[in-house]
Amino acid sequence: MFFDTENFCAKLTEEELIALNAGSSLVTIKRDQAIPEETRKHHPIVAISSGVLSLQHMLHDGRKTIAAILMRGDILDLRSSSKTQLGSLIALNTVTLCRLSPTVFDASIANNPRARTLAWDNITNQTFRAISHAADLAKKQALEKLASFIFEIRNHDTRTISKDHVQIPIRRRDLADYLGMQPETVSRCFKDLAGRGIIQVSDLSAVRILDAPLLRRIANGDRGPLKTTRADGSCFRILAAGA
Amino acid sequence: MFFDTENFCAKLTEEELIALNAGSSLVTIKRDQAIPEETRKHHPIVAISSGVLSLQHMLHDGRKTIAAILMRGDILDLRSSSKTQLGSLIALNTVTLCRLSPTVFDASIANNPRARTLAWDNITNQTFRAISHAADLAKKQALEKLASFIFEIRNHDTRTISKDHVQIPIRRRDLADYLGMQPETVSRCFKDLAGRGIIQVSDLSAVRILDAPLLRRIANGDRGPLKTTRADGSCFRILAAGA
DNA sequence: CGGCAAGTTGAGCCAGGTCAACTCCGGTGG
DNA sequence: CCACCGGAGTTGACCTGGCTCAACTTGCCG
Repeated sequence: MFFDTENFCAKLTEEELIALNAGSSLVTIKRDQAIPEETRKHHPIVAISSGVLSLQHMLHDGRKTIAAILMRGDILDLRSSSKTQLGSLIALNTVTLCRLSPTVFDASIANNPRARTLAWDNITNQTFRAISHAADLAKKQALEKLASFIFEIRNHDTRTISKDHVQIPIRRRDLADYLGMQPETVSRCFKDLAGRGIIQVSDLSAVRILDAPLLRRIANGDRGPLKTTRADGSCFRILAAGA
Repeated sequence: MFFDTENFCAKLTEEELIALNAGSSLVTIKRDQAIPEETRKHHPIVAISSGVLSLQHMLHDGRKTIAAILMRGDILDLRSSSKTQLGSLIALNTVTLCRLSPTVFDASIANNPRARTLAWDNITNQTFRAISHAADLAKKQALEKLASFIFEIRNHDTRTISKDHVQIPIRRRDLADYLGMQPETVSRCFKDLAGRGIIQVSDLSAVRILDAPLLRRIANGDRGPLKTTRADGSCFRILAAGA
């Protein structure tokens, strides 16, 4: 309900789909592959059918940042971003893209209210997600960022089977680049949360939330009433009291 | 050229403006005032005519984050964000808002191609700006973030008189909250840049860029060829060589 | 089963957060 | 006109969360 996860392509009318087929195409991109500049030029509008696409910035001295992750249903309009140093679009796992012809896209937006609403809702939500992510990065600590991320993933795909079971679709290293931290720190934070019994990490890509309220509080930066030096680990105990 | 800074309201057709006047209004908000929840409910769509509006998150233990700043021309559609914990909308200086009736807005988007394009371009650019800001926050150091911010402000308003003279429209403390750092650190970074002759800070709100290329390199995280401990300040000298 | 990438663990260190004192500046009233 | 005040900004000293580097373990694919 957060937003419609249906693919934009799937919402077009029949005649639009016919026009679409003329100027568009479905492509698959494997992990670590980028959408080539050439493709971006000829198909500046893409909708993601499956997989996770990342928007990466390279800091020229090697530091890599994943500025945003795009998932099923997200629409990317790269027309106005030619001048902006947007960065590279790199697949974090196998990604299926629906490449749209600008002409067809614009026509759909103009004439098909469902398509228009869908596109507008998606782009609006992308903005809010990006803003929310920026807020996470700005002032939160590592543990809080990770907690936020778990909820972000959980909320993103409404088709999630269980509310407690979150499927992490990307590697640890990519997660680190997305959250602005180091893989080592990500690892330590997972261990910390698991050690407190807040989450359970079975597989590297599978997390089960055991104490959602507490995880939420951590994500919201509620460090509990105390900020004192936990010489005796009292901070842990108080935080874990909600379990 | 980055995007049209014209106000959305100004691009409507005459009849749309008439309809607009029926259900919308222009309001002024003074610094530190929030857009009340009540207003957000009845006028979920606003366009900014002047001033700087911020979207703030409060981390419940006092840490404040400015997740995004909205300026002249930006459109905010809050309809889909009711569930999302969006945060508060707080003016960073005197803000003039054009409150739009959703009905009129949707009709304009549907029927007025200019309005549609304008709105779409704006929201798209907001997304890219937010993503870019997230990238800044993720891996950049304090000095690099500040350098980025100076360019962000310069690029935002194309009406800027001089390319070298940047008007910083917000207080230092707000700047700190936006960049995810402390006011003290912001102060130190300004001093550092000024000390190296890269910028000149006359007024608290006026910055003159003296060495744009070098500032750009700093913003892009190019720390120069060396990352060595600058026991002798050699790092400074090499970075300053471009001046 | 071998080889390599991904992830984890540990030890040490530094950028920037924190706290406290100080300066600066605009507004206000005597 | 100046003394006073309060909020914003600055400066300095100290401290810590997370980065760094290196060694180790795990998991995946041929």
